[in-house]
Amino acid sequence: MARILPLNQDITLSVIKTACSGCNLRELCLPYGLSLEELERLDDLVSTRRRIKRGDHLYRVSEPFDAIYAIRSGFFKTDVLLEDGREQVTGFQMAGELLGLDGISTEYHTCNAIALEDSEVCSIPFNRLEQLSREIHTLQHHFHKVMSREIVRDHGVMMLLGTMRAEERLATFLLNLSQRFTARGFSHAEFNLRMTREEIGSYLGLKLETVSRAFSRFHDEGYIAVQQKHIRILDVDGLKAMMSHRV
Amino acid sequence: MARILPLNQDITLSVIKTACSGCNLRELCLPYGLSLEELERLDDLVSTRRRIKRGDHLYRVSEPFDAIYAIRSGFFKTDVLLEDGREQVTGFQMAGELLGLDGISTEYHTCNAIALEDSEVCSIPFNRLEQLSREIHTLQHHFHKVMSREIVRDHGVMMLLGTMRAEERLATFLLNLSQRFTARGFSHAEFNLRMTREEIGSYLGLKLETVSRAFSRFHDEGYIAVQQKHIRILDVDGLKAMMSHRV
DNA sequence: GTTTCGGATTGATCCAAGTCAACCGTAAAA
DNA sequence: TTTTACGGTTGACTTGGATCAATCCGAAAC
Repeated sequence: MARILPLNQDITLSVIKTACSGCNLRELCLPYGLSLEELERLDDLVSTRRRIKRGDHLYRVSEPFDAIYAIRSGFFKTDVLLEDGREQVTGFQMAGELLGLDGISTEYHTCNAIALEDSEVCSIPFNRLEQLSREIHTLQHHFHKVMSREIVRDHGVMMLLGTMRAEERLATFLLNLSQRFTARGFSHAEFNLRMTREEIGSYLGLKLETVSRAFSRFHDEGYIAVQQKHIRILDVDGLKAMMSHRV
Repeated sequence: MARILPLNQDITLSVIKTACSGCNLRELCLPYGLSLEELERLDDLVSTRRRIKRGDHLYRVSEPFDAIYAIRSGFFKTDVLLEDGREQVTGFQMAGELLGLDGISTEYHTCNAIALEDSEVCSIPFNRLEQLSREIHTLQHHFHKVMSREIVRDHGVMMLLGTMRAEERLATFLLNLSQRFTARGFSHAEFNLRMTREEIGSYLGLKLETVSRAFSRFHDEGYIAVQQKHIRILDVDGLKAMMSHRV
């Protein structure tokens, strides 16, 4: 996937495709709402791409922060660690989503970002993003919305961790994944989990055995078909009922 | 609290005092790091003050968003509600902290902000803040840091809710409060809680009885003196040990 | 084709926190 | 001053999820 210099119209097109203006994720990602002219100015900034192999870190706690990352393809988890080794997965991120916002605050990263499959990200140097968003109002506003959306998402996770029972948590998680896959043009009903039961458990504040039992329960109830990491949702309403069924 | 036109030097001073440039919280709040000239431009924007009585809402879920709020004095909680009435307190906010960042994402508020004591906030119209931060780099960058800090704080809460035992949660909570009171020039060792045991419990993902028992335990161990809402921290190291003592 | 190994499942048991209930203390209302 | 009411404490008991442990399964390595 080496970058090819534009020699003729067709090849030019293929190069444009690797920039924001040609990226099919642009409506989910940072460029949302930008005009063509503005999009081209963003292209200049988002020039470097980085491949991350499954299991590798995109960044680690306490590394200096200087860029945020837009996921071009692949799947990530972010986590924070306690001194005694306890891990909390703070999120799973997929194509079009931004990583690294945690680093703005202290100029050091405060969580780890780890690829759960071979992935590709676009680096966005943060000082240049701030500069451009001083010039492009739409970009500025959209960036603020993205950060705010992350805060709102976090509130949802707090609600989940603070008040929901195990099966409600898992149902909420599955429906959220389904909805995000749908937004990316994939089946809402059938997908492969990229994370282990342990990672799901860490995210949901449960042990892996509890996650596994909840999967089995949903399977037995006929809400989903589970085969290891492959999930088929058979009864969305059943799951939705689980999501809110107190006791 | 009608605004008084400056007629002489003394009155001018008193007006300045009600603006950011004269506010003694400015180093904790939005104006952090601004030059005097920049500060004055921010003053124009942060002109309206609002008093909120104990128990009243500053804003509610689904109200249209158009401003963020800086707490001038007082104490707030923010919460989110599930359809069946379950409440999750997502944070407690004190002087110098910002409220309303959740609303940027959808242009509607997604949580409730409720005063836990008679309070006063400064309204900051958000479109004007964006405008000014396009002109003042320092303001833009600081605002981004504040949003990012909120995301990092949320990660800490997820860690607390996802991995810590009851007493670790309460110790973490008390030390966090203590640290924030210290930053505001109050005693680190002695303070009044503004929230009930139930609200603490909701924030920490515990029932009020469990919170009460944990307080009693800390009391019995000699870490703190508790008398209803009045707390005296007697042994910071003891509490810190609780914070990380697995089982 | 067989082995290996990490992840997933399932069962048996335990325990931290929830639930239910009684009672206490303090501050506001009468 | 007494009453009321709400928040807080404490005790007895229950329970959902953790823990411990034994397999199981499937993909990758041999």
